[in-house]
This record gives sequence, C-alpha cells and structure tokens, in this order.
Amino acid sequence: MERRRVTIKDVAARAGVSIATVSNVFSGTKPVTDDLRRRVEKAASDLSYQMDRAASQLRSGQARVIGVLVPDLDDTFFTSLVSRIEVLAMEDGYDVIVASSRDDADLEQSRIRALLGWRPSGLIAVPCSDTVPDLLKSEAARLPMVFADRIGPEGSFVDTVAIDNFEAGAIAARHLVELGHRKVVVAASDLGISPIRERVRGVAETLIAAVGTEPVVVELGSNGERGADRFSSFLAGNPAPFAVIGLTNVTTLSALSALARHRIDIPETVSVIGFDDYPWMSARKTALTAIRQPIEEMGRLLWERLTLRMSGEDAAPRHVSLSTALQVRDSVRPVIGQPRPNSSGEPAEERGARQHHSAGQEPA
Amino acid sequence: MERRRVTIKDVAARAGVSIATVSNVFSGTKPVTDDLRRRVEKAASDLSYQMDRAASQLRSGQARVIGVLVPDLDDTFFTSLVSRIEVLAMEDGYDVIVASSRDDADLEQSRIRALLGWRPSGLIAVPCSDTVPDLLKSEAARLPMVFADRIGPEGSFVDTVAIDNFEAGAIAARHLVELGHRKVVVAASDLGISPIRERVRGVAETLIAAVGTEPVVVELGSNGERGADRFSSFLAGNPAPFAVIGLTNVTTLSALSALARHRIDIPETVSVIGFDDYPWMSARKTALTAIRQPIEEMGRLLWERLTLRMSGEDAAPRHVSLSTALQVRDSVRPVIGQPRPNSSGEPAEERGARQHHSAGQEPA
DNA sequence: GTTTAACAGTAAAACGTTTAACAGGTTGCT
DNA sequence: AGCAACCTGTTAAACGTTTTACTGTTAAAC
Repeated sequence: MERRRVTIKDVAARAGVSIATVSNVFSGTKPVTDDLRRRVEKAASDLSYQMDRAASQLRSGQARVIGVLVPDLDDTFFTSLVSRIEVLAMEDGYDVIVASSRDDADLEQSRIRALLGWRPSGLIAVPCSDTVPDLLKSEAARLPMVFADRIGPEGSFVDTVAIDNFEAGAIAARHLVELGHRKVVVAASDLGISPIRERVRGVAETLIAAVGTEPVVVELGSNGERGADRFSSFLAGNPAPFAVIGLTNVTTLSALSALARHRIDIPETVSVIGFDDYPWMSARKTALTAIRQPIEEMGRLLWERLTLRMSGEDAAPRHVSLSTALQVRDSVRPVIGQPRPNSSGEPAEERGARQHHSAGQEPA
Repeated sequence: MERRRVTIKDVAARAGVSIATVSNVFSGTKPVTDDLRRRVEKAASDLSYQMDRAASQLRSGQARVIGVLVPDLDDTFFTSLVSRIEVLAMEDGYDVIVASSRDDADLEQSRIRALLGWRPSGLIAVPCSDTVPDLLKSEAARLPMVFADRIGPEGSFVDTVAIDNFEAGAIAARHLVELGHRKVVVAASDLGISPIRERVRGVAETLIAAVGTEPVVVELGSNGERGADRFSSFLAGNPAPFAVIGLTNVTTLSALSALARHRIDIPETVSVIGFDDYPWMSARKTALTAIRQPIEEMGRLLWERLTLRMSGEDAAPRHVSLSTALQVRDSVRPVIGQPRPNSSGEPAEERGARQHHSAGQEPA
C-alpha cells in the first residue's frame, strides 16, 4: 500500500527531461519552451505530483511562510488580524503559521523559537509585554518583521503598526465630556501593557483638562470572565451613575456583563463606550457607542510593511500610527446640567489614578 | 553583516563531537552520555543554534506540523476551534498552519494543495461543502486527518467530530414549544450545508410533532452583514410576534441586528434562541438563551482522534457526535394561552418549508 | 562568414539534517 | 579466557529540491 512519494525525478522521467527543467517549469526561474513546459505539466498532473516544501526550502532558503504571533487566539481583535493577514499572505503565495503566547512571556519566548525554526520569510508579532525578547532583537537584522498593536516605549528597533492609543482614549473622553459626563470609569485590561496605559492617559488628561476630574481606573486583566467578576465587585462598591469606557473589546464585554448582572440600565444609569467595532455591538437594543480600530487597514499596512522588508528594503524602522474614530450609537446618554449628587457614596479608587470628588459646584 | 547561518556542524565542531551526536542530543533518538550532552548543549546555546526544520523534515519525513482548514477565520466558532487546537498541538510539539477557504470550493481546493505541500503530520478540516475534494479522498490513506463540524452525508471515509445537529434543532424547538410558542422562524445560514439542513429538520420535526406547525426558514448566507439585511427585509414583510432560532452564531447575530434595527423588543415581541455560547450573549440586559456547542470538548476530541491516527491507528473511521445543551437565559418569553391573532398578516414562506397557519383553535 | 551573444537545456553540487552501517570499548555469560 | 551482546560514538549516505556551471544550438552583429 505504502506507495513511494512521487518526486521531481519521476516527473522528469515521465516527461523525458532533466529534473532541472521540471524545477524551472514550476519555479519559473528560467524560461522553458512551451513544448517542454506542456509535457512537464502533463506528466506532473498525471502523477499528481506535489512539490516538497521541505526540500525546496532547504535548498533555496526561501520559506514562503510567515509566522504570526498573537497574545490570544480567543480575542476577536487578534483573530480578525490573523484573518486579514491570512488572506493577504495567501494572495502573495505565502502560508501562515500561527502561534499564541497566551499573554505569557515564557510561552512567548518558546513560541518565537518555534516560529524561528521555520526560517520564515517574515514575522508579524503582537508582543505580549513591553519588553521584547532578546531573541527577536538579535534576529531583527536578518528576519523581516513587523510588530503590531502592542508597541512598547522601546519597541522601536523594528517596523510597527499601531493605533494612536492616547488619541483613542482622548476621543472617548471628549465625547463623554461633551455630553456632560464628569464621572468616568475606565475598564482597562492590564496596566502593564503600555498601549493600555496610553489609552488611560488619553482619557485622564482630556478629562482633567475639560472638567478637572480624574477617571477611576479598574484593572480587569485580559480574561473576560474574571474581568466580569472584577467589574461586578467594583460595581458593588461603587454605585452608579457614571460613564464607563472599555479599553479593549474584552474589557468592554466584561463591563457590559457585570452591568447586566447588576441589572443596571444602559444608558439610563450608566453610559458606555466600547472598544473595537464588532457585530454584536450593534445587535442590541441600545447599540454600543464604540472606539473603532481600523483593523482592515492595520492588516493591510502590516502586510505592506512586511512585504517591503521582505523584498529587501533596508531603511530605518518606520512606525505607523493609525487614527481611531468614534462610532456614535446609543449607549451614551447626555447628562443635563450637573450630575445629580450620589445618595450613597461614589466610586472608590481602584488603582493608580486618584479621583477628584466634586460635590456640587466646580472650583471655578 | 550577513553572518552565515549556524548549523549543526558548527555546534559539533565547537563541542568537539560529530554532527550525529549533536543530532542525537536534540532528537533524543539515541542516548548520549551526560558529559557530551552538556558540552553539546553549551555549544548550542553559545552559538544560539536553531535547528533547521526544513532539513530535519526533508531527511526524516516527519513534519511536526498539522494543517488546519476552516471556512472562515472571522467566525468566532472556527477561531475558537483553531485556538483550542493550537494549544493542544503546541503541547504535543506540533505547529499549526492555518488556511481559510472563505466558503469557496475552488479556494478550498487550492488551500488544501498548499497545506498538503507541507507534508503535514495531520490535517484537521472543516470542509466548506458537502462534497469533499477528491484531493483529500485520495490522500486519506496516507495522511491522518479528521473532519469537524461540517460533515456531509458522504463524509464518512474519514474520522469526524461533530455535534448532533438534529438534536440541536430539536432542543431549541422543544424549549419554544414548552413555553407555548407556535410560530417559529429559523435563521439559517446556508441550506446547502447539510449540518444546517439537519438543524432545520430538528426544529421542523419537533415543531410539527408537538403543535402541527412548520417553521419558516429564512436563509441568511454566511456573511453577517448581508444576513442582517436579509433578515431585516424579512422582518418588514412578516410582522411579529414569533420566536426565532439562530442556527449559527453568525445568523444569530444577523437576526439580533435586524431585530434591533426594527426596534423590536426581546423577548416581549419576539423570543430568540441563539447558537453557540459567547460572552456577548450574556453581556446584554436580556441575556440570550442559546444552544451551546461544546467547543472545548470538540477541540479535545479532534486532537485525540488525530493523534491516535498519527500514531498509526488504522481502524475504520470513527464518527463522534457530541450533544449540545440549551443554555437557558432570558430571551424566550413564555406565551400564555393561544398566540394572539395577527392584525396584519403573518410570516410568508421564504424557502423550502411550508407554513401551517392555524387561526384560532387546533384541529384536535 | 566569422565572431558573439543569447538561449534552452542538463549534470552535478549543494542545502542541513537524520539514520543506517559500522567501530571500538566495556560488560556479561559460559 | 573467549565470545556475544551491548553501549556510545562516528562516518557517510540519503532526503527532494534549487542553482551553478557547463554544453550545444541558434540568432544577431560585424
């Protein structure tokens, strides 16, 4: 039963040519006359020949594969990115091998090793922490790579594509302020991640500048379920009304989940701005106002940068920063006049940011 | 700058052993004394040696890679599956390369070719149509593979893991019936896909048996946005109240979206049962009752079957069928007494199923 | 009508591993 | 003591391609 693998040799024999010619027919390295080409193609399809990538890659050094490393394959944001990249890569004849670091630096390290073992033509990575593995730093000269989304302060030794995180936060805060909100709660995932810190900063600075109020930052982690629990217990100690900004699609979900659990009405008692723009956000009675990341464009730019590098571009690293936009829907309620005074207290501070408490009038 | 690649030879030289020994240290094929092993490991790490997969694979024929083919990388169901598989595969030392067929049979064919070119150790596929590519049929003897989810009537030449689709539909219908519903609309994706047909059948037969009513089946396609439009125009011609069953997480979303667009209250005017169980479903004021697929378990079984095959099991194909369960939440409203008569008409038939119209009393 | 250049094809040498065949050295068994 | 069996290590031969260098042949240029 165990038929021998059909190799380039068999094809060559059947077509009556040398193996080099067969190789040329398929790789197109050197021209081949139509007659021979046809003969070879016929022979190949007769034998249902399939090139052996391992052999091809070993000899040529060209892998035609790109590695994609993301922190979490259950997070729609990352899978959307992977999806885009897969399409683009396929169109250019590359295959993609995925690896998830599950937000664990050690695992990330080992996944990177695995990816590198493929000697891929390129690497697209969403690092899981600010500190980029040395492994990659030393490889950066040799291997084309682009970082996405999670760009640390020092992540500048390589091309990057990310959104303007500060702006994203600012946009959300501004919207809230314009509608009269003063008490805002930020549902952050992990303040150890610098883009998240930036988003928080965007919210905080805008809020302070506009109304002199600091946001309350709640750290929910990157697991949705735990996040919901945490936000739920936050809710227990910090009565509405206020507005919440989700800084991540996962934290948005967590916050929403907790809010639902407490049967708190949106936007009547708490206004919500979500992150990312996914179908489920508009599939609700009060559709979610959200900060939309241009995922499609991110994918495109990521691939563009990578292909440029792969084709030998050797300029200084470029960092592209994309703008987010607010998708205004129904989950933010305009507040008329001053916020009504709380009867029973107000959000206590949870982490980092101090909260300015303004009962009644502004200090001019 | 272009340093030469560090190979097994360099390591061997530095450690003062033969390349075969180095190979043995890493592959563990033959035992090596501790002394040498240490020397080799030291040398390898000094040079930061990394094995070349291409060479290794070429020689050994062992790829340690498994191909995963899904119809859509933007559908959370499939990405959840991929995520599970990636974890399991990694734990066993396999890498995974993903390909999306985007529900296109031609593309699927070409993606399969690409996957096969890697000579993977195994293949996990969610075919995009009932007719399995001949390409795979002929490869089935050689290459361990398992099909998931989309199992056609003839998909039996290879191991499969799927849910009991008929039962899934039946469960949903039963729940509806028990709560007094008689008019049910089924939001199907594509009736060309046999699992979907099965789910429809499950709903229809249960409904007919219980209350003598046939469901109205609306075909929404597998694109969420278009699906929402279609369901929206269905809604325009077919006034509530009724109950809808989403047969897919995407169609659920589409239906919900359209419902929201028409400002129809859930569950007051229409009751909804969704498919799959995702965080967004419970992150709403009226959480969604849904048919939950055991994705985690599916992934586990898929991997289990595949590893069994990869380790040489050569029994007849096994087909495992998993049960779904209804996750009861708040989106289905009990109907008291008879359904109130419609004022302006009722759902017209959209495709396939005829609708029985019972104005007033049952025909005993 | 030479000389050149371009072209189409081939033979053979890589590419970096794994592994089959083999070689000493030690141990175990009569 | 003698022989087999077993270790641990080495040498060299694969694995299936791509690519370099080379060989004729044909077209272009003088």
